[in-house]
Amino acid sequence: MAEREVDRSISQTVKAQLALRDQILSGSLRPGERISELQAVETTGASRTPVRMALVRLEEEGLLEAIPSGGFMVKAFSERDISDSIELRGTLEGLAARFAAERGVSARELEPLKECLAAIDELLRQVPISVDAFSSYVTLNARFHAVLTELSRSPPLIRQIDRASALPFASPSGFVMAQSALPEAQQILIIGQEHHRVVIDAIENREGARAEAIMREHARLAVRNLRLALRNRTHLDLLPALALIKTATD
Amino acid sequence: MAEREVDRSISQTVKAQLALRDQILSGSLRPGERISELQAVETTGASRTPVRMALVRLEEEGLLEAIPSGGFMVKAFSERDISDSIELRGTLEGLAARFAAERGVSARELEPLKECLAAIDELLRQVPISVDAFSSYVTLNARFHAVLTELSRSPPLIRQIDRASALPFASPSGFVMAQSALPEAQQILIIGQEHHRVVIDAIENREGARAEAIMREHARLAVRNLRLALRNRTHLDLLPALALIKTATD
DNA sequence: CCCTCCGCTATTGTATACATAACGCATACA
DNA sequence: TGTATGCGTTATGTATACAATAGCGGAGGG
Repeated sequence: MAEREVDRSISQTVKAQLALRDQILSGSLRPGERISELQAVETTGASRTPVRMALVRLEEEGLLEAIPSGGFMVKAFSERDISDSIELRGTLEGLAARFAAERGVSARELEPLKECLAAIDELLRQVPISVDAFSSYVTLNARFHAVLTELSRSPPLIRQIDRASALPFASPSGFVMAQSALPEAQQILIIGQEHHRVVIDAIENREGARAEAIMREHARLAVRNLRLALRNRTHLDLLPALALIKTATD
Repeated sequence: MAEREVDRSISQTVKAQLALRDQILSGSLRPGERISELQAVETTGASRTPVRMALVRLEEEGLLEAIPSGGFMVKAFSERDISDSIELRGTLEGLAARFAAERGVSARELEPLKECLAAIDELLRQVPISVDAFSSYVTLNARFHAVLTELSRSPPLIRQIDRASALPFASPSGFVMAQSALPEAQQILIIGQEHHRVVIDAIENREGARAEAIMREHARLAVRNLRLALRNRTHLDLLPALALIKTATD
């Protein structure tokens, strides 16, 4: 064991957690595979205590599963797990949108949302959309969803949505990327943008039910498109996290 | 430090987690209070490593909050946090009911649900309900909700509902007890039972939307009643977990 | 008398040593 | 030859020692 070089700029626990998550999401650790603490100690550079804390956090996050006899393994997901997770998040975001609408949101608070909307409109003007623009789209879309979630002003709900987004394929970025594998990707993006426009309008007019309904529809569409995308296995290597997690279960 | 008497029948981590949760829920540790690891080591009988693992798990569970400068404190909840948590769980259970209805559930799988229903009917025949019967009601009601959740057959959803129920006031038992503080408790229980009856019927007839709607209504009613119950502070000492968590925030 | 700075103490973060249980392999017996 | 048992190795669970930091109190200066 060479002298441990400690990076004191960041907690060892967080460092280990990030490193392990990266290994899982990048596929270095296959689903179903048992994670060896000792090996994790070597690859992350932290010692066993922080590594164990990171493992516990990743288990709570849903990326790992505790093995009854001890230790942890990388969790494996079925196709239905994935679509359920997306629908779940859509339901929660629907509730967030309803809360935002019912509780009232000032014009000023709605501003960031409208900025995202306008920026995405700008991007979609390109036909077909470039790779760079698509990448910007992914970022802006994630931001839109995050801001919308915050507008619910409900810490318990925000917390739960964050948890639901922890699984990479259930995060806004994740399923947008899945949809991009489809030939009609551009059309899908435009429809999604329409949903965004409606939800803002519904919140502005305090129509809680409408705001909720559109977010759920947004998610249901994503699930449908994901199903289609999973048929086109050829494009699936575009989606790092999704493809890796999924392929192991079948 | 006296010789540590180790109970080898259960993992030290689990033991510490149970002990700490009990301390939080019983009010030995007040909301907002910093939890001292050393003190936790003394009261739980485990050493620092398992205690720390337990603290991390309790944080993920939502009972604790990490302090930026290090350590953990007992989380404090506002009245709105509580009602949002209940509505959140109702929404998730609504989704579970819809999944159950849409995906089809055999008569045999519905049996345990109907048994709960019948048992509760039996209990409610008493007017007014006795303390013992009410206690049985709480158990049966919790079972009803648990079975219904399972019927969704969606691991990600079940997991999320479990997390949402981790907060004591958001668990089925928790809010039933809150409602019991109201004078019209008996009437409320009867209405709740009616909801249970409807959701079973909806699932049997594969009416997803109806199944979902009734569960959400069920939760909304609970929220309304909770609000009323919180006005009657006099009865609040009946609800250990709720009263303790709540009182600290105002 | 108040404010500031320095140092001490107490508590958390990290590392590692020790105990224990599980898994695998080999050998012996049926 | 197959199965069962026992031993050895390895990995996890637990305990504790060590390090570093944050908070607090006292003392000194303005």
